[in-house]
Amino acid sequence: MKPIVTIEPNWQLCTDCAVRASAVCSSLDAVELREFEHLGRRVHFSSGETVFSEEDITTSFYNLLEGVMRLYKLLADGRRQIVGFALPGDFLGMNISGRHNFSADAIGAVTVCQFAKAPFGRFIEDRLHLLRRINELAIRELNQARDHMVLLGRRSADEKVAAFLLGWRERLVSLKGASDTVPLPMSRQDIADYLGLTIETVSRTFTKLERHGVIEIIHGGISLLDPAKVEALAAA
Amino acid sequence: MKPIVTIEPNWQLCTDCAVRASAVCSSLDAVELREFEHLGRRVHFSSGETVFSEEDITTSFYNLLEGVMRLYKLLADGRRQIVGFALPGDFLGMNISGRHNFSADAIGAVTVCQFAKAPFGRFIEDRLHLLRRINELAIRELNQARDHMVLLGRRSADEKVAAFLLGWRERLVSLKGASDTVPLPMSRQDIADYLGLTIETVSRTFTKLERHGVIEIIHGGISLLDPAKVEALAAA
DNA sequence: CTCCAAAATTGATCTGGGTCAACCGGCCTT
DNA sequence: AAGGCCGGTTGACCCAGATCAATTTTGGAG
Repeated sequence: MKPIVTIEPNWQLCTDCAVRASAVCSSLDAVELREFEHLGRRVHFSSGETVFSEEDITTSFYNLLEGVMRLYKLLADGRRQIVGFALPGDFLGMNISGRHNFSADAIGAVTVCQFAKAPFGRFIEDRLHLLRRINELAIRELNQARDHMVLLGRRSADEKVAAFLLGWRERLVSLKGASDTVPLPMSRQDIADYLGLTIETVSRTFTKLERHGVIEIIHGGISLLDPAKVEALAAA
Repeated sequence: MKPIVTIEPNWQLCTDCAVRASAVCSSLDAVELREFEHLGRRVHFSSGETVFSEEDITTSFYNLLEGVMRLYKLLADGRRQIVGFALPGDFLGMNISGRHNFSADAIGAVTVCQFAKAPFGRFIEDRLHLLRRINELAIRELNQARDHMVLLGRRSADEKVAAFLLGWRERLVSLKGASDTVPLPMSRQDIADYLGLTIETVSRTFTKLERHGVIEIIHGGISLLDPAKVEALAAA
């Protein structure tokens, strides 16, 4: 009996790509896109799988197409700091040392557009606009990183959680449109490791916010009942 | 009577520049350097002066030539997070929003090479190698930022201080050569705001390290008596 | 030199968030 | 439907580091 298998072509049209407008490739014209199409290869990862690990030699770059990823660094004794969550359109893997400087896991099912390092490097070589785009993304990330330093170093647990909810919602808004229902695909532990807190503190803060009628904890996320109040708590 | 004034020319030869090899300009050839020379202008700042402030519209980029700067962000209530210290060779001011995303003060006397935004942007426009160099610097900074997130979110006070001393020494090594005497031009408050601690905790940790014979607190810095012990404390 | 202000140190006490531990509930497997 | 597991919540207690409060030291300015 013939097995039932879904055949995924090695590549698909960039023109149909969901992240076409936001990702690195937004800087490419129609002609370049045709060539670029053959460079990338769609790859799926299931929940919890590691896409690449810190200190691994970089063999590929990744353009996240679908799903969410956690980007993190581990200390020798197992302490973990999540340095960011990746969403569709995010470009991962750039570094100068030739090794990844953080690890990346799939949170839920994930699809990436994977580029082998060498051909991608060759393609980029003389394309000023693509390099500019990558530079722009790097600078944007640098800003986010600095904002997150402020959060980690100088904000209270309440402020951290409130700022996280708003920031996460904001990113989803620009992806799927505005909503006061905020899906949280990541675990409480992930949130804790992102905010420099413990899982218990995150949980307690959530319930505190719920008791105060500011949010409602729903299955797989939260609902922002009083966004203004959350903003006040985040105290910019 | 003729006043005694030191006349500083608007520009000096890049070829003589102290940071020629390490800074952005390391990517330029001899011909480009001649043109580049006329773009930058040496400017001096004295201790404590602010070179640019967060949210200011970006009118210039800066290449730090001499001295040390603190780069920081403030919360509305005055809490401060220092996101980094700049040393000679560091390039400051890149952003995509058109506004600076952190403030920068001189720690002690500082000399910068200042570039007006527009002409610099024009110069960079079609110079792939310069853009690549800037990109490289951005990615390097991004790594540092992520490392610092781990420190802020997941390390104890002792680890933070030990890691800071080692990291700072490391940067000075690549600038002035190896030494176990580590000058600390920044105040205790600066160190505290960099590490997400209070001034008292930094001070106490220093004295604790000194009591244990690991460092010696000297005028304007510390001396690493037992670098191996400090590395053990920093616990990578 | 003396005086003053700012920076740093030190001590005493407090507390936000961590730690430890019990428990709950959804969901998968048998 | 029973059992078990895993993620999340809740409670009791603790402690690293913050806060509050004096000193002490340092560095100019006169």
